Amino acid sequence: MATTIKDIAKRTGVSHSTVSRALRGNTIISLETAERIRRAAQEMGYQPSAAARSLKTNRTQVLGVIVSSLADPFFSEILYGIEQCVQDCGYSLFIAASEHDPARERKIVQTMMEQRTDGVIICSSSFSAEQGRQLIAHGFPIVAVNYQAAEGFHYSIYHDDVDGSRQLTRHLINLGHRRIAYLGNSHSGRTTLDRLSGYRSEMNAARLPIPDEYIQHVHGGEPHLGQTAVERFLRLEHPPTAILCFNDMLAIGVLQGLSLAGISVPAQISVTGFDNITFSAYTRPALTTLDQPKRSIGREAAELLLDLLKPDNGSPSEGQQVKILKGTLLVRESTAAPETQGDCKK
Amino acid sequence: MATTIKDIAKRTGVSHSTVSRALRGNTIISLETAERIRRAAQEMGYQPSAAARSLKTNRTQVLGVIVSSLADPFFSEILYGIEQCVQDCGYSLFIAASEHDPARERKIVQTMMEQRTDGVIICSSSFSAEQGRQLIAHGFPIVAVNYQAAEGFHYSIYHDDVDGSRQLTRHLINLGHRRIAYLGNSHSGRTTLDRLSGYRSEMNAARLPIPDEYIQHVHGGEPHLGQTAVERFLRLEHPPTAILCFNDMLAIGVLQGLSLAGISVPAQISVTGFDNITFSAYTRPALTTLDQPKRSIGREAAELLLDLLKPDNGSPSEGQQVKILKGTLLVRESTAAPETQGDCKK
DNA sequence: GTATCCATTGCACACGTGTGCAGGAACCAA
DNA sequence: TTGGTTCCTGCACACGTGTGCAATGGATAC
Repeated sequence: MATTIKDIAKRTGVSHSTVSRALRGNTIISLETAERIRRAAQEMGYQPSAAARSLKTNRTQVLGVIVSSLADPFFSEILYGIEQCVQDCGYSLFIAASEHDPARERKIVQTMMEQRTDGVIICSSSFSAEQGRQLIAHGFPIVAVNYQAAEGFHYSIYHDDVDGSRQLTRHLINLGHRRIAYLGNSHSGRTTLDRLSGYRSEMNAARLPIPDEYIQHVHGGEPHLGQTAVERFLRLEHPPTAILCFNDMLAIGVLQGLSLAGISVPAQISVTGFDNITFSAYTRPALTTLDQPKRSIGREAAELLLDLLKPDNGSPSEGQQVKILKGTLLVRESTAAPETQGDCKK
Repeated sequence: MATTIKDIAKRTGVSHSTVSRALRGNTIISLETAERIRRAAQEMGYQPSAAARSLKTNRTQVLGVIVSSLADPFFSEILYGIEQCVQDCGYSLFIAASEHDPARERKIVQTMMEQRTDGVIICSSSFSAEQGRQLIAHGFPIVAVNYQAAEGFHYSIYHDDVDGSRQLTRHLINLGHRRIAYLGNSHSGRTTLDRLSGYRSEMNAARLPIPDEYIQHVHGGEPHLGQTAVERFLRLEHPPTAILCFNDMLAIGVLQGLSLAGISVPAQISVTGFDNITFSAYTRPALTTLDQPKRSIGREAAELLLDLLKPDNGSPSEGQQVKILKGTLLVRESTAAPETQGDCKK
């Protein structure tokens, strides 16, 4: 159907090899012949077949990207960073969302393998370790982003979630809070554990108690989950004066829940998010959060992967490379010193 | 590198043709042989090469999707709908974002053509008509979603933006508003014009005047653009009592701008969005908007395209198919009757 | 005139998979 | 035994592109 180099060869009266060489810019072909061929290709609307080329060269110029969810703005930003970096190098993206579904994860991995993606970026924190190993076993260069099962992966980009969480916790402690709760997302694997552990270590450093009921995990990261979760905090005998949320989406729900309960933020309760998605700047009050450099993370991941694909880097198993990026605390309006009467000294 | 059917053939002592047939489930191969081959394939970790297969079959099982922006939650939802529908049929997605950049659009179209995508869904409203025609000229089945240059496209899914805009405008008029402004997004091509025309026709029907300065267009759809645009409305001698925004993102910025200006919504000014993205439910006040069935739109587009790809539908030029979906008005808290003293009868 | 060299091009094969057709084996009937 | 049928398998070619090597032809040097 589509025109091939053979069609061009027939029309210009040369062999298909000459056409192939001319179009690839091989200087062994005389300038005039090459020019003639290029013109013919142009006129005939020739588009090389990626399938045929990659069959021959064993390179597809396509990178696979696995994210947890397409609807999550956090991953959208990372994708954006990846695409920015990748497109200039002539690579395209094969994107798939696992949606926390093991069956779909298997399918995605299989597709990536069949497509012979040149490499894969896994930025689904909860992605099954087994599937990841499968990709490695088949020799795929892999860069993991915020991935929990990092053991088998030599190359990864991390955001320092422990540090970020500590920054937020310290900020709350410095404001005078003593009863600080953590709202996690059990679907996010290691990420929520890191954030929890940052919170814990900073609380311990300040010799502040962490009652069991101050730690809650919901199954997902959508706003409405935060909204219902906050009610449980409010029902406690000594409710927290500050809530550290796993991410901005949950925090937005928490703000909503508090507002419905008639509690003013930050006067009565402080709330923090995590990630700094676009909308965290537009909540009322604007959300104090940790600005995670999402686009940079995407870009770094892509750069690292492209580096691995350079032909001279023949021994990818040579070294391990882990890059850790730190986020910065972004103080907006949802945090303040606790009310004095809220102070609870028994 | 990777194991091929030839490797399996060698190991099982049959020809590669037999292996090919066995793995494709051709019943002409004896059951025991087929089983033996399948086991060997399993053990050797065989993954068929999509490139080789599509070279032979002229089918890639991949659909291209072109969106305006990956960072826009509106498109994320559409993508979600598409992926939901497509994955069960064994298709994968090749996703690219044009980011309103003509150079990138050219590159994307070229890539889609080289990859021999089985079909393309264009859901970038401002996508260059020239590039679209290029795809058609090369025989790609195309489904357009909310696409402006629909002339050349036989198959498309539309959201009825005119109707949606009329619903919102009528809602405001019914509340008693007479000075209603429209804030558009010049980057969104026909979409903003449709919404503008819905607004216009409803205003005309109610015999309400539309001063020129009540229509503003900003160059994009991000919140901060709405925030600055609203200041211009406020500086007018007779500022509007209601602002109809092109989409939720702009409306969120408008809310922010009004809040900074000390104007209360909806008491002093009503604001409406469009699209009903997740976060429009979490603004203060919650945004009145038009619930566009984004996931359904994505699903319908995918279904239509998959229909076109069915082998029996040999004559895709036979008929034109346009599906128009209507959204529903979602009244939240950002709209109310105008203040009586704001009524301006000269 | 012959040998040599260089520039240019074509031949032939390869990549991994799918498929039409022929061929072989086993079975049955005559 | 022969002929016909059914069932299974292999041969050979095709898809579109890339590339090592040989071949061609013209120019230059002797």
